[in-house]
Amino acid sequence: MRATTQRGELTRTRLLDAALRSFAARGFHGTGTRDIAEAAGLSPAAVYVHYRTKEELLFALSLAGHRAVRDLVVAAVAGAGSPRDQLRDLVREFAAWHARSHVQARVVQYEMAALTPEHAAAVAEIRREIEATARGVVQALSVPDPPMTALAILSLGVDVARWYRPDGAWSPEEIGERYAAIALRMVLTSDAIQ
Amino acid sequence: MRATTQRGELTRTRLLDAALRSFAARGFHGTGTRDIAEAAGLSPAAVYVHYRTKEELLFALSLAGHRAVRDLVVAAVAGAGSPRDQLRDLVREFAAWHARSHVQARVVQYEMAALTPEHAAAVAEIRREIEATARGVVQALSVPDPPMTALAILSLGVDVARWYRPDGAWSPEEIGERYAAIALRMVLTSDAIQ
DNA sequence: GTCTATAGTTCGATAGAC
DNA sequence: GTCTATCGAACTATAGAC
Repeated sequence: MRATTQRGELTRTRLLDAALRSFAARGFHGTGTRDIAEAAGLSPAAVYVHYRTKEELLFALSLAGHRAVRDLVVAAVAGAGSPRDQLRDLVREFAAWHARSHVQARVVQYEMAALTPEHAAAVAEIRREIEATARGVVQALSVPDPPMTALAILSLGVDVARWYRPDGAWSPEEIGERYAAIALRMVLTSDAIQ
Repeated sequence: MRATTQRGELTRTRLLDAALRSFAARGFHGTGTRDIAEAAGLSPAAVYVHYRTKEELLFALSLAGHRAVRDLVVAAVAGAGSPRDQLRDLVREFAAWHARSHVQARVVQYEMAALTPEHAAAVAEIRREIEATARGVVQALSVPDPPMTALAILSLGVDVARWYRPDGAWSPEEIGERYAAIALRMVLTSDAIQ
């Protein structure tokens, strides 16, 4: 790898980081290309050497974020034995990620509408993988309404991205642990309840 | 009430409705004042006879929406007897509202960052009332971590505004019923579980 | 690959006629 | 209270020098 390539990659990384923080703080439409360029320490024009449009920056961030969540969820389920353990680990990792990576998570969960139809379709495909994985785990447990229960369990984690603050009372790991316990209660079968 | 006042109010209502749908679909920053004017059947200039800024339109919508949710939540708790019944009715009404009024709910839950600091503070006050009401109900039940459980229970309802589609499999009322049942499981005390 | 400068468009909001 | 016309600023993206 040549030095120029390394420098180019570093600039791209700085741009992605600047765009991520801007989009998370003010939304895609609330962010100007000047904001991104300034946060990356570049002129407005230099942005377009690395990305053809502002939306392409959003797509790169959204795609990488969705893949990270998908990989996390798939690994959690693959690494656990019983469906109960799979659910516990899935919720723990999913919720903790939305806290730990709340800046990334806000872009992933709340800026999809700003993508072009083609790019939106690409991330929607990954979202279906995540949802299918969650549904598969819930379906292996005997709950009354698996699809809605799976949806509710993912909702818990997704909404962490909205309310989480780094200076709050709970660490990402604590949130993961507590949410895993809450999710396990949600799937208790009625014959386990007196 | 004079006829001119009635006409003026009707125009204001049309403007609010147009702004609500626009903000919900494309976000505050993704919506132009021309979009709102066109949807209301007015010229761009006519908007400013009724509202001084675009943000004032958002504030009117956010304030009315937050008050509606607050009233709904307070009424649900006041109308039920035991803490369990209070929780059931609160979750049922809260979740069903976020489905039935999903257009309003998206503006309420996801456009707060576009408000001026003063206006954001005004709606934050109402949000604290909602959260305090939920915490009060959960605290009357013996759960390990009332604050986080209350937060998780509200999260379920809030996230409905993100995923709900009118052509989906469940009606708002079905979502309310099922989510109430899920929330009741979340607050089961361990001595009720074998 | 970065810069300055700017094209071309759209933005929020206003002026002034009716 | 609504309109047409428009101001001045901000926007995304590009041109061209280095």
